[in-house]
Amino acid sequence: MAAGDWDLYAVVRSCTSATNTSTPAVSGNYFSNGNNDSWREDPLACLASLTFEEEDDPFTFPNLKKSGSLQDSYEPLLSDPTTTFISTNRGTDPSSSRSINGVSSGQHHQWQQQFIKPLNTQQQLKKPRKRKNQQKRTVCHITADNLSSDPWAWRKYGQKPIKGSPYPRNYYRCSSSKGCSARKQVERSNLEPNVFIVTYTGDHTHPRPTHRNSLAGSTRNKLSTVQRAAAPATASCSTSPTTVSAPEGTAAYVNNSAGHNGDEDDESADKIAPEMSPEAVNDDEDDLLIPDVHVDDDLFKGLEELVGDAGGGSSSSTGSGLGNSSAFGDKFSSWGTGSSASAAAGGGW
DNA sequence: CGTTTTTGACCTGCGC
DNA sequence: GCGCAGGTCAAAAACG
Repeated sequence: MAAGDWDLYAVVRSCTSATNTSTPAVSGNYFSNGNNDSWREDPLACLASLTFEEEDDPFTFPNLKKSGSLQDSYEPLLSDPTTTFISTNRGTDPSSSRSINGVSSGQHHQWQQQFIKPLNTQQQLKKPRKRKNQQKRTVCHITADNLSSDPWAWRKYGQKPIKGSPYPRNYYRCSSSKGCSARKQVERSNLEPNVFIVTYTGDHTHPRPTHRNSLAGSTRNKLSTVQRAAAPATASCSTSPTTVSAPEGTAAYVNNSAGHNGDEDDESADKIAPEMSPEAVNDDEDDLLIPDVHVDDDLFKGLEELVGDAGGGSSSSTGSGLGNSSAFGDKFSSWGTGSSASAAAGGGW
């Protein structure tokens, strides 16, 4: 049951917080309508807002401006190898489309340069089955490092084991606004455990929240702790349950990246490695790499504190409402191990 | 008290 | 038309 949980937040957030290199910046304005700057400041924003439309605009977020902003915003990110965005129109299977970034640390460099392209979903992702939902969706491959950086507040509404993947897929919906149709799917790449596949669907109908609505119920420390114990894999990551948050896991994520989770984690990584090679990537083709995300120093500080706690294990996320700390790590870890079991066991799900 | 997470059940799309 | 798999809903539980 609980095995496979981990937060999007964490995932997304990682993008920002995780950045080792770091440049802090986030403060809160992801969604500055039309403000390119915001993106620069916070890479996460990119993630959050990045949406590629099937045909037309790559950016569906209402507030965001299309073209110009994208590139601008991405530029900073482009330098970061860890994150990859794939725009898909229809049914893409995240899992099938593999991005490269997450790959083992050593390989990042190669790819970075090579794969910054837009991706054609259908071509790249060949799936036996088409997606039911052929909405515009943005697929983003994020390494554990970057996993958590999403300015938006997401609420988990479902989890399901995915056939062919040991890891369950988590479904999140934007909780910032009731009417918001934005959704997010987070899935761990079976091939590359270090890589998380985040698929964004729908547009946000509201500006990016600076703070979470409420922390209540957001974090379940107990679980996380438990899960942690159980879960090895990305254990280093910190988890934060819910919503958004702060950059908690900076440190944790860093560890992952640094630690080369992939190696540790899995076998699959090894297997995958070949696939991940640039060539493979080419096949898939268009992946956008989004590089480092920058975070505010303040955030980092805050995170560090959080992380510190998180490292301990149970702290909950509080801070700015945004910050969750270790949720991801915990959850991820759970995925790594328990998830498969749980997923399967869950059955229902 | 309000929000989120968990999780079984249900619904829908797709392939055969 | 049937079965499978993915995606969503909703009730209960948990957390701050």
